[in-house]
Amino acid sequence: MTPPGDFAQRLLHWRDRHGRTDLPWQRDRTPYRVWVSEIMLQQTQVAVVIPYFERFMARFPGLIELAEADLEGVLAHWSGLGYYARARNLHRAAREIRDQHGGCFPTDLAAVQALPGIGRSTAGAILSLACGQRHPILDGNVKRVLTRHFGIEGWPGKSDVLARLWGLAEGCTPAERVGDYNQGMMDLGATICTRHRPACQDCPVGKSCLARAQGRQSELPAPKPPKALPTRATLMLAVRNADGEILMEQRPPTGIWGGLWSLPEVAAETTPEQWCLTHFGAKPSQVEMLPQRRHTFSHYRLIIQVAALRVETTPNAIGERSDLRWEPIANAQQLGLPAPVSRILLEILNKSA
DNA sequence: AAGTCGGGGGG
DNA sequence: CCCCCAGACTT
Repeated sequence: MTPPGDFAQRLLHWRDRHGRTDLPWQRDRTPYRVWVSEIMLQQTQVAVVIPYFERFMARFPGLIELAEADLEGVLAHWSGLGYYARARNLHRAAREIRDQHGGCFPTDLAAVQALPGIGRSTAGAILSLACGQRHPILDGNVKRVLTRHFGIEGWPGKSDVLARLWGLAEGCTPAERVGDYNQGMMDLGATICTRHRPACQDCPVGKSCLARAQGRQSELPAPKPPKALPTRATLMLAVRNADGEILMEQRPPTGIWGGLWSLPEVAAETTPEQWCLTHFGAKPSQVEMLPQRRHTFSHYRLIIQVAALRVETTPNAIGERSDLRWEPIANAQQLGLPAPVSRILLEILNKSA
């Protein structure tokens, strides 16, 4: 299982000719920019990240601006990207760096990995890409390249398989040009050693690839063992008043959509009329049940039922609850919204216009 | 070791 | 419809 001695050299030579050099975070490769890009790119495809990265950098050009910002604004710039704990951790880490590292991004691997939201692979990526330090990375691209090249069996999410992959990643990493090597491995996985129909004839390390030799490219890496998705249901209330405002509710800081603004949710057994009686002391003047919609997460399927309500009175409890707010419908898109809620509000806005 | 945490791309 | 993507964190 020892890597061929010229593995890294072949990869570096290929990257010099065919690697990606025009991605936004590849110009002005400061630790801050590389860090933000690596966090956004966790479990998220490059093409999706690019516009988010540009908007984020325009608003938070440096670490200090991010640390000084409030979490709400950071979440608003993350809205639609998913995995919102990434944004919360990014914001927390920026303040840690400001307060405990003198505002300078740490250059010690253990110190970087100790920051919230940064694990071993992301720490290695930042320090190799931005600082040239010799650390391996193990993202989805590298896992795919290594499992195929060395014929590693088993799902890479299993700890023993993962440990073997880290050993291979370490063993393949060259002493020089580590940033280019790591970037080259990701380039290779993204453009040649793709999930479907890899372009093995163009691969710089194809001659020593075990999966290619055995024609097993489609079998490696082994897929995640399937499990049945549970289904949950929720009833969201789109409560509008006579001033063209809609009632928004901020979600708890942790859990699904943590810290984002959403629509008030009630248990599926509760009727909108009951909810209005409790919160407004009066029944709604209109109730319209919108068509059900479904939203699928990695671990469950959510059936969303929206009740569109109109009320003529002011809720008697809103003054005591900072997590409830009347918002002009047209302004709601400026808040940090979950993607399905954003679509619901756009639909309501279009229908009323 | 398994579960939690989003949303979209592409087959 | 499906699985996967520049993973990390909690239990």
